[in-house]
Amino acid sequence: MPVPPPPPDAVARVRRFNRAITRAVGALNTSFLDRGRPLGAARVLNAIGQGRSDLGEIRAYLGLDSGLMSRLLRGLEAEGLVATAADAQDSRRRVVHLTPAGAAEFAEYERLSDAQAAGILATHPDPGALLAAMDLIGSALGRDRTTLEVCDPRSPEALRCLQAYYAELAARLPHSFDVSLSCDPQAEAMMAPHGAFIVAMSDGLALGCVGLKGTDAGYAEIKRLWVAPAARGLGLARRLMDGAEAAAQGLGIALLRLDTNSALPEAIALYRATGWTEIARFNDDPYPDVFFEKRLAQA
Amino acid sequence: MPVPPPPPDAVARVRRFNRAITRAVGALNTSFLDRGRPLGAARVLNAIGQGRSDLGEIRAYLGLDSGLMSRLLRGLEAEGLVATAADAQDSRRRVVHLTPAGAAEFAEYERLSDAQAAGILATHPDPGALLAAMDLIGSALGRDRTTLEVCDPRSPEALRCLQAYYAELAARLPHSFDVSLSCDPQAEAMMAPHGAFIVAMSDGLALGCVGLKGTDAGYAEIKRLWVAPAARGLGLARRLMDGAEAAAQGLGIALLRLDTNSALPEAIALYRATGWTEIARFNDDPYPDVFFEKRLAQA
DNA sequence: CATTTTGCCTGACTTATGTCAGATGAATTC
DNA sequence: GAATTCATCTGACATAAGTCAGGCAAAATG
Repeated sequence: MPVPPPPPDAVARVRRFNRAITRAVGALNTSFLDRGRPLGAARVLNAIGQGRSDLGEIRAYLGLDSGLMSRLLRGLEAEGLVATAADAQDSRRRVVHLTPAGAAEFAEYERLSDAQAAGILATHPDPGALLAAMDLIGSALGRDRTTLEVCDPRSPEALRCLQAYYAELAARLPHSFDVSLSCDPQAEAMMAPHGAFIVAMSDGLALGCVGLKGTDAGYAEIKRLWVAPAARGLGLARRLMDGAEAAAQGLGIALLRLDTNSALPEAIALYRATGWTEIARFNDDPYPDVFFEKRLAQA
Repeated sequence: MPVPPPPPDAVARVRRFNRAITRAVGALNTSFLDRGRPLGAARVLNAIGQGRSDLGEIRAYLGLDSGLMSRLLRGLEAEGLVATAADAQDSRRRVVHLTPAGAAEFAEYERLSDAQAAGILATHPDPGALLAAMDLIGSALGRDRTTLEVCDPRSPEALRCLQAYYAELAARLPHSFDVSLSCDPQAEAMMAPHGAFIVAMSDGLALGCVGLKGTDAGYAEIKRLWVAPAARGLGLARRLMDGAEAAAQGLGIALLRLDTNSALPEAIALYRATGWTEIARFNDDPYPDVFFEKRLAQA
């Protein structure tokens, strides 16, 4: 794709954006202080509320020193918001959980955050455009924090991706697209031990997916490769494909195949660039018209 | 305009954006710390570098306590970066300026900021889309910090607005638009004491403009009302018009007129809603086809 | 079993930031 | 010209946040 050169005021505009968000983040933080707790303690409480229970994990996530972490935790314990216990498997480790009072306090922080988010949207004339802009920037900034996660293809994140994937296929393929026609595999074929379904998560938002569907014909198929428009060009499709290949190797699969459509040139270019070779039609699905194969090195 | 309802995951997406930018701001701040100075001192240095010299003004801008401000300033003085002196008019006040060493240090911070901004742009596949998203979000977040400023219509900010204004007219008007044809007034007519040119500034970016052009026919004309696409729907056009009216009253002008084109329905709706009455054609400019007038209360 | 490693805790310390009550000296007001 | 107001400075505190050196007990390693 031809990338237009950035306009002369580009750097000034980015810096203006930086100033604006620095202020917004400051406002966000001070609003958290209204609950009478220092920011560090509030962050720990929120990490626990999000389901993180392993102390070391929380420390790594928040980037805290073990001494500081210990003290913050003790403060929350003194407030009666959290309780700690030794890990059942390894009693050097400690696990933390919210007490009922802590859960209530966490809910209060969540309410605050939600209200702030809703407030930003409510005062804007075009929330859809604002959200799209936020997704784009969030994806760009959170690029190296985007993680691949194996999950159930029927999970909410997976369904969000698949829905967007089908909507896009319908818009881009010349003939109208009907999901039920395209031989839709059962979810089990895309879960261990037959296959896998991988979602790219960025700060809680699913940005892309790929399915590895096991067959009983000596190969597995790559299906449903999709990347959110806001995250395109960031190399996510390649990461997803790498993840799918690694999953296949982990399952002892030696041969991969996929079918695609010539109306999706970006996808085809990616396959060609990553070691796939074009082969003859291997199924009678009416929609695909290009077919690829890749042999994997044994794990 | 019909506004589509926000999607069900809207709040989650805003919160994801918040998380992403909170991290980005943190990274930004820690990078400033690499110059071995606490953030507070760096902020004061930057405020001075931006041309603020009055101590009280800097304190208000940064929201600092007078004691803290004093100490930070003393630290910068000890480093040899700034020098203070009593104000010439009022020797209770103090004015600050950068020493050569301070100017060099400030330039270094600027270089850092520019490099970071350029870095974000450079790694993105579509810098134009990223900038548009940043402008949109910056405008939404900086909404209540957008200020109206009277300036020379030949200043860089004004020219940026006017250029965008003409480009848009060319795109929206049915016949091709040529600036030189539309009787282009001299800049003097849009400056005191004849008129005014007002620019809406948001964190250093010009988001809109309006010109008040004095004539010798007993009225002044509103010209070149423009709002950046990223800032539309936020009520900026109305604020600019209010500003122009206030400027007119300040200049003792009692009658305002304007011409516009029926291809710009948003503008026409605004005029109707703010006390303007449609009148007969009052000039022979070929482009406009709708004409308005408004009588002002005497200041 | 002895040694080392690991995960967490504690105490002692530092730095950054913020707050508050005067002190100081220069305008301003009466 | 005395009293008041104002802008800034100083000293005395307070709190948040972070660092570092050990300490302790459980787990892993030999």
